[in-house]
Amino acid sequence: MKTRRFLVVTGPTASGKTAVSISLAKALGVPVISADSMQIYRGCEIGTAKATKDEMQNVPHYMLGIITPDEPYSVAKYQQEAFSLIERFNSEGFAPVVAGGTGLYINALVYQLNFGEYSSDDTIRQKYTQLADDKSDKYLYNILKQKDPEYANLIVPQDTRRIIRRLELLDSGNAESYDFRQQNDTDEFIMIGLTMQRDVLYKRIEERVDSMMKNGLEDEARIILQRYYGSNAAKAIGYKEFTAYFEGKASLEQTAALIKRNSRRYAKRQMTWFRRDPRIEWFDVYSYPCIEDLTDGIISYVKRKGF
RNA sequence: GCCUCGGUAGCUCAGUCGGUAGAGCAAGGGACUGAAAAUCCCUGUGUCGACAGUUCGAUUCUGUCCUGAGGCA
Repeated sequence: MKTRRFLVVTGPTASGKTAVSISLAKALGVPVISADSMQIYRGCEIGTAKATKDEMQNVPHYMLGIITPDEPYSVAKYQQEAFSLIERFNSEGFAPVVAGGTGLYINALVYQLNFGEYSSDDTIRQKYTQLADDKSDKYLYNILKQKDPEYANLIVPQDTRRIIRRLELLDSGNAESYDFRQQNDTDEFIMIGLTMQRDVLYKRIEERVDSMMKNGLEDEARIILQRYYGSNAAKAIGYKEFTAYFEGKASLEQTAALIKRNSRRYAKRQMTWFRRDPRIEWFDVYSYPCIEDLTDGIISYVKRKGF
Protein backbone atom coordinates (compact mmCIF):
# COMPACT_ATOMS: atom_id res chain seq x y z
CA MET A 1 0.00 0.00 0.00
CA LYS A 2 1.15 3.47 -0.80
CA THR A 3 2.12 5.70 2.10
CA ARG A 4 -0.44 8.36 2.85
CA ARG A 5 0.67 11.81 3.90
CA PHE A 6 -1.39 14.17 6.04
CA LEU A 7 -1.22 16.69 8.84
CA VAL A 8 -3.47 16.34 11.88
CA VAL A 9 -4.75 19.33 13.84
CA THR A 10 -6.66 18.44 16.96
CA GLY A 11 -7.49 19.65 20.46
CA PRO A 12 -10.49 20.25 22.67
CA THR A 13 -13.62 22.02 21.53
CA ALA A 14 -13.27 25.82 21.22
CA SER A 15 -9.47 25.66 21.14
CA GLY A 16 -9.38 27.24 17.69
CA LYS A 17 -8.99 24.19 15.44
CA THR A 18 -11.17 25.63 12.71
CA ALA A 19 -9.35 28.94 12.40
CA VAL A 20 -5.89 27.39 12.68
CA SER A 21 -6.60 24.60 10.22
CA ILE A 22 -7.86 27.09 7.65
CA SER A 23 -4.92 29.40 8.14
CA LEU A 24 -2.56 26.44 7.91
CA ALA A 25 -4.23 24.94 4.86
CA LYS A 26 -4.20 28.30 3.14
CA ALA A 27 -0.52 28.80 3.81
CA LEU A 28 0.31 25.30 2.58
CA GLY A 29 -2.14 25.39 -0.31
CA VAL A 30 -3.90 22.18 0.70
CA PRO A 31 -7.50 21.19 1.50
CA VAL A 32 -9.00 20.48 4.92
CA ILE A 33 -10.61 17.18 5.88
CA SER A 34 -12.83 17.35 8.95
CA ALA A 35 -12.55 14.76 11.72
CA ASP A 36 -15.70 15.67 13.55
CA SER A 37 -18.49 13.19 14.17
CA MET A 38 -21.20 15.85 14.38
CA GLN A 39 -20.13 18.25 11.65
CA ILE A 40 -20.69 15.47 9.13
CA TYR A 41 -24.41 16.13 9.55
CA ARG A 42 -26.19 18.53 7.28
CA GLY A 43 -28.22 21.09 9.19
CA CYS A 44 -26.05 21.01 12.28
CA GLU A 45 -24.31 24.29 11.64
CA ILE A 46 -24.48 26.64 14.60
CA GLY A 47 -24.52 23.98 17.28
CA THR A 48 -21.44 22.20 15.97
CA ALA A 49 -19.55 25.44 15.29
CA LYS A 50 -19.09 24.37 11.70
CA ALA A 51 -16.97 26.74 9.63
CA THR A 52 -19.04 29.11 7.50
CA LYS A 53 -18.29 29.78 3.84
CA ASP A 54 -16.74 33.10 4.85
CA GLU A 55 -14.51 31.53 7.46
CA MET A 56 -13.29 28.93 4.98
CA GLN A 57 -11.66 31.64 2.83
CA ASN A 58 -11.93 29.50 -0.27
CA VAL A 59 -10.04 26.62 1.30
CA PRO A 60 -11.80 23.43 0.17
CA HIS A 61 -13.37 21.47 3.05
CA TYR A 62 -14.37 17.81 3.07
CA MET A 63 -16.43 15.56 5.31
CA LEU A 64 -18.67 18.42 6.38
CA GLY A 65 -22.43 18.06 6.08
CA ILE A 66 -22.18 14.95 3.95
CA ILE A 67 -25.19 13.14 5.42
CA THR A 68 -28.54 13.94 7.00
CA PRO A 69 -28.86 13.61 10.78
CA ASP A 70 -30.90 10.42 10.53
CA GLU A 71 -28.42 8.51 8.39
CA PRO A 72 -26.34 5.96 10.26
CA TYR A 73 -22.62 6.56 10.29
CA SER A 74 -19.59 5.01 11.91
CA VAL A 75 -15.85 5.26 12.43
CA ALA A 76 -15.36 2.54 9.90
CA LYS A 77 -17.05 4.64 7.22
CA TYR A 78 -15.14 7.68 8.29
CA GLN A 79 -11.84 5.84 8.07
CA GLN A 80 -12.62 4.55 4.61
CA GLU A 81 -13.77 7.90 3.24
CA ALA A 82 -11.04 9.95 4.88
CA PHE A 83 -8.31 7.60 3.69
CA SER A 84 -9.62 7.63 0.15
CA LEU A 85 -9.72 11.44 0.17
CA ILE A 86 -6.17 11.58 1.50
CA GLU A 87 -5.00 9.20 -1.19
CA ARG A 88 -6.69 11.28 -3.85
CA PHE A 89 -5.09 14.53 -2.65
CA ASN A 90 -1.72 12.85 -2.24
CA SER A 91 -1.83 11.69 -5.83
CA GLU A 92 -2.45 15.30 -6.81
CA GLY A 93 0.56 16.36 -4.77
CA PHE A 94 -1.16 17.68 -1.66
CA ALA A 95 -0.85 16.53 1.92
CA PRO A 96 -4.19 17.61 3.42
CA VAL A 97 -4.87 18.96 6.88
CA VAL A 98 -7.11 16.67 8.93
CA ALA A 99 -8.80 18.82 11.57
CA GLY A 100 -11.20 17.78 14.27
CA GLY A 101 -11.81 16.82 17.85
CA THR A 102 -13.41 13.40 17.58
CA GLY A 103 -10.74 11.24 19.14
CA LEU A 104 -12.00 7.97 17.75
CA TYR A 105 -12.06 9.35 14.21
CA ILE A 106 -8.52 10.64 14.56
CA ASN A 107 -7.41 7.31 15.96
CA ALA A 108 -8.90 5.51 12.99
CA LEU A 109 -6.23 7.29 10.94
CA VAL A 110 -3.23 7.23 13.25
CA TYR A 111 -3.60 3.74 14.72
CA GLN A 112 -4.08 0.47 12.95
CA LEU A 113 -7.79 0.03 13.24
CA ASN A 114 -8.92 -2.63 10.83
CA PHE A 115 -12.60 -2.73 10.12
CA GLY A 116 -14.40 -5.12 7.81
CA GLU A 117 -17.24 -4.46 5.41
CA TYR A 118 -20.04 -4.80 7.94
CA SER A 119 -21.89 -1.56 8.61
CA SER A 120 -24.41 -2.05 11.40
CA ASP A 121 -27.48 -4.07 12.19
CA ASP A 122 -30.31 -2.31 13.95
CA THR A 123 -32.26 -5.53 14.40
CA ILE A 124 -29.58 -7.16 16.50
CA ARG A 125 -28.87 -3.93 18.31
CA GLN A 126 -32.51 -3.47 19.19
CA LYS A 127 -32.80 -7.05 20.33
CA TYR A 128 -30.06 -6.57 22.89
CA THR A 129 -31.25 -3.13 23.91
CA GLN A 130 -34.62 -4.68 24.64
CA LEU A 131 -32.97 -7.51 26.52
CA ALA A 132 -31.03 -5.05 28.65
CA ASP A 133 -34.27 -3.25 29.50
CA ASP A 134 -36.15 -6.44 30.31
CA LYS A 135 -33.43 -8.14 32.30
CA SER A 136 -30.43 -6.20 33.54
CA ASP A 137 -26.99 -4.91 32.63
CA LYS A 138 -25.52 -7.81 34.49
CA TYR A 139 -27.55 -10.28 32.46
CA LEU A 140 -26.25 -8.89 29.20
CA TYR A 141 -22.74 -8.77 30.53
CA ASN A 142 -22.91 -12.46 31.39
CA ILE A 143 -23.94 -13.30 27.83
CA LEU A 144 -20.92 -11.38 26.59
CA LYS A 145 -18.70 -13.08 29.10
CA GLN A 146 -19.68 -16.45 27.67
CA LYS A 147 -19.20 -15.43 24.05
CA ASP A 148 -16.12 -13.26 24.40
CA PRO A 149 -14.53 -13.45 27.86
CA GLU A 150 -11.43 -11.60 26.70
CA TYR A 151 -13.36 -8.50 25.66
CA ALA A 152 -15.67 -8.75 28.67
CA ASN A 153 -12.63 -8.40 30.86
CA LEU A 154 -11.81 -5.04 29.29
CA ILE A 155 -15.09 -3.43 30.30
CA VAL A 156 -17.42 -3.24 33.27
CA PRO A 157 -20.98 -4.68 33.45
CA GLN A 158 -22.47 -1.16 33.58
CA ASP A 159 -21.11 -0.27 30.15
CA THR A 160 -24.24 -1.45 28.37
CA ARG A 161 -23.45 0.42 25.22
CA ARG A 162 -20.16 -1.35 24.61
CA ILE A 163 -21.66 -4.69 25.59
CA ILE A 164 -24.43 -4.32 23.03
CA ARG A 165 -22.04 -3.20 20.33
CA ARG A 166 -19.75 -6.13 20.91
CA LEU A 167 -22.63 -8.60 20.94
CA GLU A 168 -23.89 -7.11 17.71
CA LEU A 169 -20.49 -7.64 16.12
CA LEU A 170 -20.21 -11.17 17.49
CA ASP A 171 -23.65 -12.16 16.18
CA SER A 172 -22.90 -10.87 12.72
CA GLY A 173 -19.52 -12.59 12.69
CA ASN A 174 -17.52 -9.40 12.51
CA ALA A 175 -15.92 -9.29 15.90
CA GLU A 176 -12.24 -9.21 15.17
CA SER A 177 -9.65 -9.02 17.84
CA TYR A 178 -7.29 -6.18 17.27
CA ASP A 179 -3.80 -5.47 18.37
CA PHE A 180 -4.73 -2.89 20.86
CA ARG A 181 -3.52 0.56 19.99
CA GLN A 182 -0.93 -0.47 17.48
CA GLN A 183 0.38 2.66 15.80
CA ASN A 184 -0.08 3.33 12.13
CA ASP A 185 3.53 3.30 10.96
CA THR A 186 2.89 2.80 7.28
CA ASP A 187 1.56 6.30 6.72
CA GLU A 188 3.41 9.56 7.16
CA PHE A 189 1.72 12.13 9.32
CA ILE A 190 2.37 14.81 11.89
CA MET A 191 0.05 15.49 14.79
CA ILE A 192 -0.51 19.00 16.10
CA GLY A 193 -2.56 19.72 19.21
CA LEU A 194 -3.94 23.08 20.25
CA THR A 195 -4.04 23.87 23.93
CA MET A 196 -4.42 26.69 26.42
CA GLN A 197 -4.99 27.23 30.13
CA ARG A 198 -8.07 25.40 31.28
CA ASP A 199 -9.85 28.47 32.67
CA VAL A 200 -9.23 30.37 29.44
CA LEU A 201 -10.63 27.51 27.39
CA TYR A 202 -13.71 27.36 29.61
CA LYS A 203 -14.26 31.06 29.18
CA ARG A 204 -14.04 30.66 25.40
CA ILE A 205 -16.54 27.82 25.54
CA GLU A 206 -18.98 29.94 27.49
CA GLU A 207 -18.62 32.89 25.17
CA ARG A 208 -19.10 30.67 22.18
CA VAL A 209 -22.31 29.21 23.59
CA ASP A 210 -23.60 32.74 24.21
CA SER A 211 -22.91 33.70 20.62
CA MET A 212 -24.49 30.48 19.33
CA MET A 213 -27.64 31.42 21.24
CA LYS A 214 -27.59 34.86 19.65
CA ASN A 215 -27.09 33.35 16.22
CA GLY A 216 -30.19 31.20 16.29
CA LEU A 217 -29.23 27.95 17.98
CA GLU A 218 -32.79 27.66 19.30
CA ASP A 219 -34.30 27.45 15.82
CA GLU A 220 -31.68 25.01 14.63
CA ALA A 221 -32.24 22.83 17.69
CA ARG A 222 -36.00 22.86 17.13
CA ILE A 223 -35.55 21.46 13.65
CA ILE A 224 -33.04 18.81 14.68
CA LEU A 225 -35.13 17.73 17.66
CA GLN A 226 -38.40 17.63 15.74
CA ARG A 227 -37.37 16.23 12.39
CA TYR A 228 -34.65 13.93 13.61
CA TYR A 229 -35.94 12.90 17.00
CA GLY A 230 -33.83 10.12 18.49
CA SER A 231 -31.00 10.55 16.00
CA ASN A 232 -27.37 10.89 16.93
CA ALA A 233 -27.38 14.53 16.06
CA ALA A 234 -30.31 15.13 18.40
CA LYS A 235 -28.19 13.72 21.21
CA ALA A 236 -25.31 16.09 20.54
CA ILE A 237 -24.37 18.90 22.88
CA GLY A 238 -26.21 22.04 21.87
CA TYR A 239 -29.37 20.23 20.84
CA LYS A 240 -30.31 17.70 23.49
CA GLU A 241 -30.29 20.39 26.17
CA PHE A 242 -33.21 22.12 24.45
CA THR A 243 -35.59 19.24 25.13
CA ALA A 244 -36.60 20.56 28.55
CA TYR A 245 -36.92 24.09 27.19
CA PHE A 246 -39.28 23.07 24.39
CA GLU A 247 -41.37 21.19 26.93
CA GLY A 248 -41.62 24.36 28.97
CA LYS A 249 -39.65 22.85 31.82
CA ALA A 250 -36.58 25.09 31.61
CA SER A 251 -35.70 28.66 30.76
CA LEU A 252 -33.41 29.72 27.97
CA GLU A 253 -30.83 30.74 30.58
CA GLN A 254 -30.91 27.31 32.16
CA THR A 255 -30.58 25.72 28.75
CA ALA A 256 -27.53 27.82 27.91
CA ALA A 257 -25.96 27.01 31.28
CA LEU A 258 -26.48 23.30 30.63
CA ILE A 259 -24.91 23.52 27.18
CA LYS A 260 -21.92 25.29 28.71
CA ARG A 261 -21.48 22.67 31.38
CA ASN A 262 -21.76 19.79 28.95
CA SER A 263 -19.30 21.47 26.59
CA ARG A 264 -16.81 21.92 29.44
CA ARG A 265 -17.11 18.26 30.32
CA TYR A 266 -16.71 17.30 26.69
CA ALA A 267 -13.55 19.39 26.42
CA LYS A 268 -12.20 17.64 29.50
CA ARG A 269 -12.86 14.22 28.00
CA GLN A 270 -11.16 15.27 24.79
CA MET A 271 -8.09 16.37 26.70
CA THR A 272 -7.98 13.05 28.53
CA TRP A 273 -8.16 11.32 25.18
CA PHE A 274 -5.48 13.34 23.41
CA ARG A 275 -3.07 13.57 26.36
CA ARG A 276 -2.51 9.88 25.96
CA ASP A 277 -0.96 10.19 22.50
CA PRO A 278 2.74 11.08 22.80
CA ARG A 279 2.98 11.80 19.08
CA ILE A 280 0.99 15.00 19.42
CA GLU A 281 3.06 18.19 19.48
CA TRP A 282 1.20 20.71 21.59
CA PHE A 283 0.98 24.39 20.72
CA ASP A 284 -0.23 26.83 23.35
CA VAL A 285 -2.47 29.15 21.36
CA TYR A 286 -1.98 32.17 23.62
CA SER A 287 1.79 32.02 23.63
CA TYR A 288 1.56 33.43 20.11
CA PRO A 289 0.48 37.04 19.55
CA CYS A 290 -1.78 36.16 16.63
CA ILE A 291 -3.01 33.28 14.55
CA GLU A 292 -0.56 34.01 11.72
CA ASP A 293 2.37 33.63 14.10
CA LEU A 294 0.91 30.43 15.48
CA THR A 295 0.54 29.16 11.92
CA ASP A 296 4.16 30.07 11.19
CA GLY A 297 5.21 28.28 14.36
CA ILE A 298 3.39 25.15 13.30
CA ILE A 299 4.77 25.29 9.78
CA SER A 300 8.35 25.62 10.96
CA TYR A 301 7.84 22.70 13.32
CA VAL A 302 6.40 20.64 10.49
CA LYS A 303 9.34 21.55 8.24
CA ARG A 304 11.78 20.73 11.01
CA LYS A 305 10.24 17.29 11.21
CA GLY A 306 11.03 16.92 7.51
CA PHE A 307 7.40 16.84 6.45
C1' G B 1 -26.10 52.03 69.33
C1' C B 2 -28.72 47.52 71.06
C1' C B 3 -30.82 42.54 69.98
C1' U B 4 -31.10 37.98 67.03
C1' C B 5 -29.23 34.60 63.55
C1' G B 6 -25.15 33.47 60.33
C1' G B 7 -19.51 33.18 58.57
C1' U B 8 -17.19 25.36 57.42
C1' A B 9 -14.97 22.77 49.95
C1' G B 10 -15.70 26.86 43.95
C1' C B 11 -21.50 27.28 45.39
C1' U B 12 -25.71 25.84 48.78
C1' C B 13 -25.45 23.81 53.40
C1' A B 14 -24.89 19.63 57.26
C1' G B 15 -21.82 18.26 61.43
C1' U B 16 -18.40 17.47 65.39
C1' C B 17 -22.23 16.45 73.67
C1' G B 18 -13.91 19.09 72.62
C1' G B 19 -9.90 14.16 69.55
C1' U B 20 -8.35 18.86 62.70
C1' A B 21 -14.88 17.44 59.06
C1' G B 22 -19.16 15.47 54.89
C1' A B 23 -23.51 15.78 51.45
C1' G B 24 -25.64 17.74 46.82
C1' C B 25 -24.19 20.60 42.76
C1' A B 26 -19.81 22.48 40.37
C1' A B 27 -14.94 20.45 39.63
C1' G B 28 -10.66 17.01 38.93
C1' G B 29 -8.54 12.23 37.12
C1' G B 30 -9.17 7.95 33.95
C1' A B 31 -11.05 4.55 30.11
C1' C B 32 -12.35 4.37 25.08
C1' U B 33 -11.27 -0.21 18.31
C1' G B 34 -17.83 -0.32 13.63
C1' A B 35 -23.53 4.94 17.79
C1' A B 36 -17.93 8.48 20.19
C1' A B 37 -20.43 15.84 21.20
C1' A B 38 -21.86 8.89 22.72
C1' U B 39 -20.95 5.49 26.75
C1' C B 40 -18.64 4.15 31.28
C1' C B 41 -15.27 4.09 35.87
C1' C B 42 -12.78 6.61 39.99
C1' U B 43 -11.89 11.00 43.34
C1' G B 44 -13.70 15.48 48.59
C1' U B 45 -10.24 19.46 46.65
C1' G B 46 -10.68 22.72 53.45
C1' U B 47 -5.82 27.97 57.71
C1' C B 48 -13.89 25.12 59.71
C1' G B 49 -13.85 34.40 59.48
C1' A B 50 -9.37 36.56 62.70
C1' C B 51 -6.87 36.91 67.32
C1' A B 52 -6.65 35.55 72.32
C1' G B 53 -8.37 32.42 76.68
C1' U B 54 -9.71 27.60 79.01
C1' U B 55 -7.82 22.61 77.91
C1' C B 56 -3.23 17.27 77.17
C1' G B 57 -5.98 18.80 72.77
C1' A B 58 -10.47 24.01 70.12
C1' U B 59 -13.50 24.08 63.86
C1' U B 60 -16.60 22.87 68.35
C1' C B 61 -16.61 26.12 74.78
C1' U B 62 -15.54 31.55 76.44
C1' G B 63 -14.06 36.65 75.22
C1' U B 64 -12.78 40.50 71.78
C1' C B 65 -12.66 42.01 66.88
C1' C B 66 -13.94 41.75 61.59
C1' U B 67 -17.97 40.65 58.33
C1' G B 68 -23.21 39.36 56.18
C1' A B 69 -28.65 39.29 56.85
C1' G B 70 -32.83 40.65 59.68
C1' G B 71 -35.15 43.19 63.85
C1' C B 72 -35.45 47.30 67.57
C1' A B 73 -34.33 52.20 68.12
